[in-house]
Amino acid sequence: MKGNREKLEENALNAVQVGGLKSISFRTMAEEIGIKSSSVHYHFPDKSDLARTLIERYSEEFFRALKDISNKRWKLRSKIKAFIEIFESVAEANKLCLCGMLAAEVEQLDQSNRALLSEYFIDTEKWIVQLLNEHPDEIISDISPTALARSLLSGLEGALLLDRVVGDRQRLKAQKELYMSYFS
Amino acid sequence: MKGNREKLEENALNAVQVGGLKSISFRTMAEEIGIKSSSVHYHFPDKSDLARTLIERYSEEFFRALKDISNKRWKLRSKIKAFIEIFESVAEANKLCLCGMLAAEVEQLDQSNRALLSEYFIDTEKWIVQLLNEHPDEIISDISPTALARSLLSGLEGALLLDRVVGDRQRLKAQKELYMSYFS
DNA sequence: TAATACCTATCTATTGATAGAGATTTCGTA
DNA sequence: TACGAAATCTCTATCAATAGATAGGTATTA
Repeated sequence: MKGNREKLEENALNAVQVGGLKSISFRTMAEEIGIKSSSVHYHFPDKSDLARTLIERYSEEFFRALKDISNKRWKLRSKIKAFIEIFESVAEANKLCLCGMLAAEVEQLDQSNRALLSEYFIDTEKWIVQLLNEHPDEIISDISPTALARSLLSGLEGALLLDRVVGDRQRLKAQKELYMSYFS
Repeated sequence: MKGNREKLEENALNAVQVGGLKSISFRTMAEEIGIKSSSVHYHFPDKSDLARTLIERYSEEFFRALKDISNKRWKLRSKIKAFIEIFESVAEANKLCLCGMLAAEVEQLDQSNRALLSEYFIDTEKWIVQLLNEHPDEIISDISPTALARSLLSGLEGALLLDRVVGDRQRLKAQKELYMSYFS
């Protein structure tokens, strides 16, 4: 069975992806699983600690998924498609990427959490660049892999943000259309 | 000289673009210009009213700038460049687009403000589509104007978000490079 | 006098955080 | 195996700070 710490993490991760770090409180977290707020502080001394835990947990899972994609024996376009589909599954839950959401709240984060956020974006871009470099002959473009990686990631983060407000998936779809046209 | 209402709006707009709607309070707004929080409520009955004012103010100014671009006798690529440069000037101030920031906080907004946000994004996309349709011969791409407009806007919003965290302008630069390659 | 714009004073709710006391479980050692 | 200490987890109770919001009074100006 699932421990309370595990439940707290899962609920908080979801809630932050929906409403941001400022939208949750130790009390609401506690009430959702039927304990007291002081018990939540036992697991997460303060909000900074909670944020760190969530970023690390989210990043771990995310990069594990990226590794799974890299390891496949697929064409580049299939790998990029699988990458984009990670974001589509986030959109289906009416959420943002955790790090995209926290990026909006970056002014409320301490330096160490800002560094973790930055790392998440940089490492994701690096992963894309490496992917592109492994399939140089499947790229139909003069744009540098780095620029392609950077615009792809920020494009997907932005699409999540806007689609949720507009209430459709048109921007993610557009990004998919646009970036798939770069690969044979 | 500037009235207090004007000062409040300007300060709040800036503060929200930096830290989000939940980062400001009626008290902090009041203190910044040396009045009491109850006086702020005189101008803005509640936070929803304040948010509406800010979105309307920001949208007005933004679409005025877009109109100025449309009216120029420029090539398409110059107009797109000018459009992207609006976002660059936002990035220089270490801010987000107001509507991009509020998009992250959309769960905390009421229906009417959500509608205003959605309108901002949709209308901006429409403006880009119209621009593209006015210069069909200057587009080097098979991608539909609509998809191009949607991915450009969400790409720029995402770039603002990520660049601020990473602490450079590389994603905006990448978006610029990528999208400029679509126009002759 | 009526509208505008600000004030004092106050309320209720929520928040992050802490101290210190139980309860339960784990585990090394007699 | 039994015992006691230590670790783990939760509780009650309570702070101080911050928040949005309102009632009713005051000053200034049209």
